[in-house]
Amino acid sequence: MRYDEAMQRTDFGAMACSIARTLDVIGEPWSPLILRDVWVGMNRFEQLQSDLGISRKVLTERLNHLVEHGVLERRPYDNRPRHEYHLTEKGTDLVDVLMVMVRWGDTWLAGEAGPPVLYRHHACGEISSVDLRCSGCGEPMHAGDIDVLPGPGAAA
Amino acid sequence: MRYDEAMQRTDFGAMACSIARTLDVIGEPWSPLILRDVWVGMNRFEQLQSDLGISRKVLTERLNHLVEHGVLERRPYDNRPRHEYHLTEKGTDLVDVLMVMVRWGDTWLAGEAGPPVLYRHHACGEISSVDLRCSGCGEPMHAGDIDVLPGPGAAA
DNA sequence: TCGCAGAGTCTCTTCACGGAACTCGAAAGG
DNA sequence: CCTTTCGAGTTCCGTGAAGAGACTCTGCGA
Repeated sequence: MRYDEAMQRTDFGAMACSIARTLDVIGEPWSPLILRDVWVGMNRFEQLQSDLGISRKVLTERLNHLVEHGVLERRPYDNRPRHEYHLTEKGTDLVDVLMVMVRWGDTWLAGEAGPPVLYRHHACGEISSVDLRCSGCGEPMHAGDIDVLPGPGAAA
Repeated sequence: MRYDEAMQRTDFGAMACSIARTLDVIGEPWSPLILRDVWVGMNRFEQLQSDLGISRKVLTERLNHLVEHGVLERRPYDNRPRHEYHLTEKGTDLVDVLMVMVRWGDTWLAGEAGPPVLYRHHACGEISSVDLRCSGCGEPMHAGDIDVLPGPGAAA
């Protein structure tokens, strides 16, 4: 088993589980927050570092890890060794996970003060939040609404 | 700033961000996988330990943390010091996050073998996956479809 | 040529994870 | 009645990762 240099210890990437594999990419501390910041337009190392208060060493490690996994891309600017980080398509897709985290945090952890941020949906112009629906029939789809069956990529 | 005993280092829970607060609850290594296992019916300590291959010490810490945060509840059984862990309503709601992780992992990381598990939706009986929709208008809602605005609980 | 700013590297300390052995309490078994 | 078993942790130790901050390197701009 090959060990990636940035890993907690156990190799989640090798497990036959999409949750574990996803955690292998963004399961380390700070990674989701880095993604959030890049999403809302913080694209440079210094911005990220000072906004998050993360150690420069760890930020470097996380950015490299995310770039290696194709979630972020490093783009030069200004004709000198300057880079910006941007979401790839794969990374943009990952923001879905963040949006659902936001919903849960807003619902269960925000308390009196209310949610720290609001989302305005372009299509309808309303302040709203995300909702999980079945990609087939369009009805709500949550933990209790499904059966989990072994798929083609199941472990032996 | 009070430090919880089970924490990476930086106190995500104190940040004015629902992602960070959510990470404070399930951001530690293994927590999402523990949730997954409890969700699919692994409710006892020994089951979880042997299924995940997690250290018993860490499993104890995680379970306590999740119980403290009201995501799991500890239920006695068998009239002796035996416990089972079950999802609370708050915890069941968190599974939404896992379902979206699964979708991303299935799409981007599953490779040739295909997804390790499949979901059958009770409402329609079809094998399908989750889709993010606007809770207002019902149209798709992803990273690029929204504006992010400061909310009532924003930082000073 | 000096200084500066962005983007990292290096080093050191502290703490958390992994692994394995040990404990504890209730029932079952001889 | 004494011992074993089993579930559910607890304790201990060694290593590796996070945090903090100082240092480096590169190319421009004054």
